[in-house]
Amino acid sequence: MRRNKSSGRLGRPRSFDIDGALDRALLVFWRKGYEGASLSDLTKAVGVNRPSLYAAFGDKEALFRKALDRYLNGPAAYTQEALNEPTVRAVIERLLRGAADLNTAQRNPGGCLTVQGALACGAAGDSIRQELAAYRAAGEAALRRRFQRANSEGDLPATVNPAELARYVVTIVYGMAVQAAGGATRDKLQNVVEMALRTLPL
Amino acid sequence: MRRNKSSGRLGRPRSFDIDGALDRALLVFWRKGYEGASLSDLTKAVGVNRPSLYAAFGDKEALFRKALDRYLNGPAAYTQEALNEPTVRAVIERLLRGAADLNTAQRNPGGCLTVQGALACGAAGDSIRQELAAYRAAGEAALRRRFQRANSEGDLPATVNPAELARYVVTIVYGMAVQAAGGATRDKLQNVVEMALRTLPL
DNA sequence: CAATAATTGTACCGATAGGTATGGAAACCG
DNA sequence: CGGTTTCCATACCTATCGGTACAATTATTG
Repeated sequence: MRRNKSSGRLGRPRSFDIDGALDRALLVFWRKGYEGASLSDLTKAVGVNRPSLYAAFGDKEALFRKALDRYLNGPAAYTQEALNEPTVRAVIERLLRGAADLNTAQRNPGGCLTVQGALACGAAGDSIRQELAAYRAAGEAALRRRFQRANSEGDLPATVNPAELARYVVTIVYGMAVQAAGGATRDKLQNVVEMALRTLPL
Repeated sequence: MRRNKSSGRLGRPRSFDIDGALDRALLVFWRKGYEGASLSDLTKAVGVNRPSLYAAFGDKEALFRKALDRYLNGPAAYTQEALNEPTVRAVIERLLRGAADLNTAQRNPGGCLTVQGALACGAAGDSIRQELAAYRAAGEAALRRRFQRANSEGDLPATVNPAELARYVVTIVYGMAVQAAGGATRDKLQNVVEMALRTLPL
């Protein structure tokens, strides 16, 4: 239980990088979904044996949650930043353009992990399915609160319901994720973004 | 190989109804996706033993395709009918309202089979994944052709690109499917429909 | 150097996946 | 009725699933 001076750990040091392993596991989950990604897929992609994965991250569910964290704080971090944009229009524009970019980034699988990670699945993935649904709902709620704030600041026409606008925007974002999962290219998603921005009710 | 007079078949007649079995299998695929639906799930839901399922429908992939046919010609048939509406606006309205209804029908699982049936999955489901993506692309193409026709008929503002409008509309439809898969209620989806209709670029 | 602590690779676990062989049951025919 | 054809039910197949026991390995500590 004691720590040593240099690395702070006793015994044989881990031979792989935790964050690098999570990045590689993330790509597998992203491409195949939670249930579709087998332990063999994951160990092969990470380049680490099965017991090492378990020792480092826990079971498959725990590994997915850690990969999801890495996704949310990495490639998908723009969703948080978008809320800090000064105007409603800027918030929406940032969200939509960010989605078009993320969903079609060349080095990533197409689509969005929070959508295709576990949209419909068997009992083994139900917990993850619910967690992703809850995350999506939380994102929509955050956007709604941002629009409510804008409403009280006069940055939203009185005719626009903040909750409905938030739901509308995230619906387009989810639809873009489905398009990208089906192979839609970036310019096609950008067309969608342009049309959505052109027709916003504000 | 001979046929008899009454039923047209020789030997012991099948003890279950083909279409009824497909309907029950469809519900399982709809709720759990192609990969998430196990043969045990399917036989239990259909009320038929495994060899009977195989004799009647072939393997799991063939069963899914037949259930998909039934879905497309049954609950999802409105997507074909919508194309016959007289105006672009009526076509879109029919599509969006139909999606809101289908995705949240009480007797069905939430969401849309063509979206959540196999959005991201492992190798075993890759063929189905591609087939669903192709189906979605074909639906978008049909809508695009409908809008192109409207364009030549003067039913579409010259500022609106038919292909982009079609992509935009199906993106919203897909987004609604994701919302419904996550538990969104019908009235929430209808809010989305209203906002989309209110802001159409035509 | 020995002692200790952690990770590593191999080999395995029970459970379940999709799919099938087989023999008896049930309906039709002449 | 016997004969034929088809379907149903049990029981089983191999492959793979997620997960782990165990012992060898590799480092740090004293």
